[in-house]
Amino acid sequence: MAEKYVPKKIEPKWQKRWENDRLYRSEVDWNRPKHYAMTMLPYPSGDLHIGHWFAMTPSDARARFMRMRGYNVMFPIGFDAFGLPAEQAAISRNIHPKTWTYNNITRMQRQLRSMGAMFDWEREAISCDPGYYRWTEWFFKQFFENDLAYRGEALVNWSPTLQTVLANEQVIDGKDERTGQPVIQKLMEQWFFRITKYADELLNFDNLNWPEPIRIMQTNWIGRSEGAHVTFTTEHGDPIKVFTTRPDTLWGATFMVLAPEHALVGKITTGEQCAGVENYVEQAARATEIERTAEGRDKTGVFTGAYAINPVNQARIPIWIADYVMITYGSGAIMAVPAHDQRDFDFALKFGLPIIPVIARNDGLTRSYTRLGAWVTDGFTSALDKAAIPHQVDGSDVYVTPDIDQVDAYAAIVQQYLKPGAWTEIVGGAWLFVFKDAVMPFDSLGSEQRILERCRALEPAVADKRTVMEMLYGVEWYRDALYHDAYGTMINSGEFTGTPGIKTDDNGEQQRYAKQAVSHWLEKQGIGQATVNYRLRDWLISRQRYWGAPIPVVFTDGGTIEAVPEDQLPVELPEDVQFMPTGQSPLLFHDGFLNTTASDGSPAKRETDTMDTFMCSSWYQYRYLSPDYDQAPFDPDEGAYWLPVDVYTGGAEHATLHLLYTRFFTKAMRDLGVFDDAAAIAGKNGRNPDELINEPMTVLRNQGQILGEERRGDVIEAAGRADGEKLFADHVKVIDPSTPRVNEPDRIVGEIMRRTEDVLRVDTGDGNQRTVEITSGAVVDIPAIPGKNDVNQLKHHLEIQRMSKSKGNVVDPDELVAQYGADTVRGYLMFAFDWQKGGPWDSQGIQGVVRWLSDVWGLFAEPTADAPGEASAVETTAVEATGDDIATLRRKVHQAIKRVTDSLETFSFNTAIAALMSLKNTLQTMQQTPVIHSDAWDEARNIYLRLMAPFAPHIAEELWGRHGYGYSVHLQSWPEYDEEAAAEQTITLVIQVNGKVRDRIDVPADISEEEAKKLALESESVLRHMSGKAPRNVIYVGERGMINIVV
RNA sequence: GCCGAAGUGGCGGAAUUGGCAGACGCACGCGACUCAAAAUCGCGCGGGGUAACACCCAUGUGGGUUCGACUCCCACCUUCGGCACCA
Repeated sequence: MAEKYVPKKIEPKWQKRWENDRLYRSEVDWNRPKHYAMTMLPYPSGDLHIGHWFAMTPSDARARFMRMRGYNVMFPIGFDAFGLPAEQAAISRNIHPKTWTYNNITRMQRQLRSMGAMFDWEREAISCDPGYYRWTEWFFKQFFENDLAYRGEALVNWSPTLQTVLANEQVIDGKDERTGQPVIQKLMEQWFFRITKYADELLNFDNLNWPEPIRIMQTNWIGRSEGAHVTFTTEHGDPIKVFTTRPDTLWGATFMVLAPEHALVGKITTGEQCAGVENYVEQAARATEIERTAEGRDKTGVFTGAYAINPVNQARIPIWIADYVMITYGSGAIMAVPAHDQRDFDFALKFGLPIIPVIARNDGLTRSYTRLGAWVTDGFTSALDKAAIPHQVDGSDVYVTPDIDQVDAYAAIVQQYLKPGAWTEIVGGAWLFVFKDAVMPFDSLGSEQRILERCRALEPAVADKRTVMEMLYGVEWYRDALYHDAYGTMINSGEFTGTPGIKTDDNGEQQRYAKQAVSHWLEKQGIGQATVNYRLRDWLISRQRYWGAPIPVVFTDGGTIEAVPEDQLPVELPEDVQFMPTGQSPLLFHDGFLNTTASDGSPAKRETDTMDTFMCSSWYQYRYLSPDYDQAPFDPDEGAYWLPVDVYTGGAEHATLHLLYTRFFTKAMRDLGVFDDAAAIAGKNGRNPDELINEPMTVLRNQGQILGEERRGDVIEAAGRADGEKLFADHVKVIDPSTPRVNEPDRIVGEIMRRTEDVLRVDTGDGNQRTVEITSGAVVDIPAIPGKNDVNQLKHHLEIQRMSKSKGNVVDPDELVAQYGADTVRGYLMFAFDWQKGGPWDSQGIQGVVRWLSDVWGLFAEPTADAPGEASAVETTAVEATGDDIATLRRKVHQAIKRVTDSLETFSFNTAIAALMSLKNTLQTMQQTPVIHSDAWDEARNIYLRLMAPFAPHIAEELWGRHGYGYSVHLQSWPEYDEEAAAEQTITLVIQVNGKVRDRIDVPADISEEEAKKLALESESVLRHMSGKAPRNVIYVGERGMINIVV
């Protein structure tokens, strides 16, 4: 027998040889097309995770595929090596961040090499190397000198736990996304990058092949909204600028709200409101983001005592402050239009502020309520019937829903039947109050007062209502007709009344007409102008940390800020630092670092903040081009050839962080001329330079996440002393899982769901969980584990969830490689999951890949001619292979080429491997036939190894060499697909009757339509199902080999 | 609440984008080999139904479009991800 497949014997050997031969070294070659493939660089946390393998090895397979297809492929690797964990290790374990980081990098380099990936290690970039962060600092300096970096005071997210600020993108639900610790709002001087300058350009994804969900997330994150700035004025002449997306609702602005932090708050607050306002402002400042949102929907706020004048109708409206208005968006002040904005509506209702509708409903929903006997006399409903006005009667309650054009007729009927001292109202599609002697429209602050006075006088039950809307809100049936936010026709809006909300223009496009019309008018009046606002805020890059790239500026004694001269870059991090238990940055206390001189020689202090690590990873794709280059961030000769990144792979969690930042970075670099030299060289070589410089990565694909495996907990029988719900067990035994569950006070049979030390939670199968505490002298008996057992050997249930050390569900790739070999681990990761989706790990499933590779090994390692083994079953020497067999073999091989190729193109690694397994099955069957003496057999095996080389590079190389094909399989070209060879000679014609399959017949592939139809109509089964009826229609789908007969 | 993705055998997943649902695997069952087990090999494997066919049901649920729907449209349910007073 031939030797067995032992990955350990071949994998390290080839890894060493490939590296020694610089097999994967990528060099500029203008005669070949380039392909820059890149996976997101890892953070050196200590050990490579199975997630890294899942991200990187399929990407490697695809890079290898592109290389075999003739591309000059660059597939680099590096480390995102600055960041907080290193500093936390320093504080808690007294290891220097640099030592910790480089130790981890060394370990991870070895682990990365065990993947057998085609990384070009000569391009490795490590962001905490001074040679790297020199250029990170250089970029800061360029940004600073070109007004893309600025120092500003802003309300920032401060983490008291980490003693640093965080970017908006790093704060989720008011908590730090990494530690889950709460974040508070704090006013601080910080460094910002002007990413908002590029907001509009970042919304443009033309020519980017990125997943739609990522584009949507970025679009939402940027949050562009079109509207207008309008300037209101206080009674005392202070202007208050507001932003609104609905200038068409201006006439409905019945109050204003300022953010508690708004600059004008102190100035306008009147004496008697002072105490309340100060109190509220202070409370708002103290609240963390969580508290602010945890309060839920209930609005809070206080009146300032001041009034503003609505510039469109001169209405005098109160000014409030409330924390639902944020200082960070727009101008930190709003005009409130409670009739058409949900938040303003809630606020107005709670605080009794007037609500005046100024936009007509699009759905026409109109309602009116009255009471028979109490408010209207008999005969009312028959009058409604006569006028065909829709209504429903429930006891004495009458619910009327008139059409818009019936409103006047309805009002007249109401008046006729109304009892003295009563009224009713019409809401929604029209706003009318019908009294015996008058019909009063509800259309302005003035009419609000008049209606309210009258109703209060008539009806004691509404005497305490502060507004008309509050009164109407008391009728539950009215509630959903009181507020809407549709783009309807303007009403109650002076000369604009009647302006339609939406108009279709000459191109058939729907335009928000009223909005535009009012915006124009505002501009002409000089009280406002059309504006665009963004949710996106400038990128805060300061971190009050040690382990990051220093911000290369100094503060002079004169109070100015100077960038460090280029020839003094990088500002290096001092290594002799003391870490504080408080978590404060040691740079604050390092005199040698702090004290320096300004350009004129006068004393100056260094900036002690360092840069957000997303800064380092925003440009690493450029550093990979030439990690040792010291004239510029990258060598323009390399950039001209390799840029941009063709395929970028990584996790979707970076949608609005890294991926937005790196796009911004590239655009900023372009505008600063950083790409000029490279672009010129590209142009000289006949490439369009624009391709290089607008976007960093052309194609983006996200892999999913590998989750922990589900595990059943041990089923135990526990007996002992019961104490209420709890059982103190002195005997615990692991038993067969199929044993029926028992839940008696002193005896339990069930599955261990959780275990904390010696306390178990046991699922007793009757919907209950009991607590079992194992007493100190208890006997623990686990039959499967010989010897004396203890509590720690009991297995508890594991649910499917993210892997983490604390949950005990981590899969260690090193162990898997030791057990199965890298090729198997690669193959399994690619085969078992939809790569873009991920899923829970399954430790059994890997057997499929183990068998695949050992079958392939058997198929090749076995010499065919004189094998005494399986092959001897066939009388091989005597018989010639038939032409049919050869054709079949070649057909299967070429069909596989197509399937593997198509799958790799679309990142469908699982179907690519399925195709390879399938072809392996065919080859195994064919191995039993004389076809093994044909050239076609040799060709098949040669192609097989080339097809599998991207997935399982080591075994492919080994078998390739053993077959005398030379070195290396990874220098071979991808097999050519021969369509003719792949074509089927016979096909199975599927015959349906009324869409249901009734027969299948084998026919020649080139059968004519007439012939196929004829055969179909002759089929016995088909005739039976047609039950004598004539076909009404026969649909023939030639390319699918299908006929549908409709009767 | 808003935005996005997904829902297919016991499990992971296929299905050329409207044309034979369940490829390729895992697990499982039966058989062979073995003293035995593992490994390996052969057969089976969505549910119902039948002696066996036939046939019926089946891609989260309910409708619709179509000769034909896992695929398209409408409504709903569930799970996961993102955002969350953004004026």
